[in-house]
Amino acid sequence: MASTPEGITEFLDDTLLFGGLEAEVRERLASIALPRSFSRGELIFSEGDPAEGFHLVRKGRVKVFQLSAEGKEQILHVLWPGEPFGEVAVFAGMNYPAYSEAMERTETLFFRRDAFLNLIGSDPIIASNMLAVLSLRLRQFARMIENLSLKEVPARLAAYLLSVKPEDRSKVHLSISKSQLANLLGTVPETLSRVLSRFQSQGMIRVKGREIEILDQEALEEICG
Amino acid sequence: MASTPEGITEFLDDTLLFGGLEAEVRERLASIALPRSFSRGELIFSEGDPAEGFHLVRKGRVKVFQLSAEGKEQILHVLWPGEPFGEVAVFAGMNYPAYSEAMERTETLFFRRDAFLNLIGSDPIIASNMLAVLSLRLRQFARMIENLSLKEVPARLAAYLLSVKPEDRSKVHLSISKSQLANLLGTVPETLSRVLSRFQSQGMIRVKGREIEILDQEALEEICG
DNA sequence: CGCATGATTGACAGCAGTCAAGATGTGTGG
DNA sequence: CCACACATCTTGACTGCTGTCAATCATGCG
Repeated sequence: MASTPEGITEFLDDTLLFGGLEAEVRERLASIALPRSFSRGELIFSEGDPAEGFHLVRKGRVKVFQLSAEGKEQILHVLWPGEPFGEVAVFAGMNYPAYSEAMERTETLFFRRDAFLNLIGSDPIIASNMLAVLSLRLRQFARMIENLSLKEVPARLAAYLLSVKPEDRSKVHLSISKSQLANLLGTVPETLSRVLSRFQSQGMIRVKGREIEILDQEALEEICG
Repeated sequence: MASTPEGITEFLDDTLLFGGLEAEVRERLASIALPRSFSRGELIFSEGDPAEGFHLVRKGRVKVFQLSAEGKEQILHVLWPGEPFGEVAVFAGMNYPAYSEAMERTETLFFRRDAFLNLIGSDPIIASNMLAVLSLRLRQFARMIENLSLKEVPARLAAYLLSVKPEDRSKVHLSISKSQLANLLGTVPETLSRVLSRFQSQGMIRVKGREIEILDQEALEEICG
């Protein structure tokens, strides 16, 4: 079909949300998917914008965040290829509850609410997958709330480092800048910088730019409680 | 049917989750619902418990919360009759991600995961309603994260007061104790007490036990940003 | 009436945010 | 290849919110 760009159905099958669907359904999904692209730093939607659908990241990275009255941002999550965002607005409320911005050159597929809701009726697996995705997000959010209210910055940092640490290696590569990491952890760059250097002076980690080497995993686990 | 206690189907129709279903489906839901009851202060499930299903509050009130290493609790939400909890564990992961406790004498209906997942396939409305419920929760959590990371305690309190304020009246009745409210707002009773008395001395509210009268709504709105 | 729970108040300390300046790193254009 | 502009990161000094500890006071229930 001329209206479905190359490789969309294959891409969809690789995602958690649309994996394992029957070919015919995937074909229909592809036919309602609208390709969009954004340049680095471009705002995709703002809090309060009327929501006509949701996005699926195809290439690049997107951050979803909230802004305080003073302009400080709190990152809710960073989305990678294969992950959806803005989907909450499809099922509840008419407006996006947060901001989203492309962190680099990004391509997405946009699904219009009405077209998508139609499709969801045709294959219960879609709804089921979406339930799983939303449930995972709720878990992430719950953990975030726990970290913000019950843990101090060092504990949040330790938890983050351990969560992104590969199983077998001790080297961690930060996929976002330290400023952005600070916003994700609910703090400011200055504080993050101080904690990082304290960890380093205590011999728990070694920091070189965006590369962080875990030297004492047990100490980090101790700190994060 | 002998196995479905009185009034269950009627009760289900009043809930957001199971309202608007066909009578036959509601009948089947009622037939797999297991009535349970808990006394005040009783733990319903703990973080990490294997999750075999979820609850729907029938009478009473339940709090869902997390505990820090030092024993401080952060309330994620307080559930009233008609609201489900523990449902996230049905769709993602095998364990409950938090604690839940009856705040007073409470009765619930328990739905076993496998039986419920079977039913969900038979009526897409159930999945659709569940998506709406999860989406609403995600919005609540996102707002909670915003409040915790971007607002100070006075702003969180102001936001809470305004959120529970009835449209037409200025009297607010706290449905939970001030200690519990402190935990919900991510602070401690001492701090909450201080902020309440400061608001009062500034003439913004009047506090009498659990009754709080909003005297200057605009000032509160100003504070919550 | 007495105990248990919750609420308040005071004194104190410390984590972390703000402001400001300097250092480091990165990318671009000459 | 270098130099400059810009963003990011780091460091220092300082302030203040808020948590902790402790004691007192109110409330409600048996």
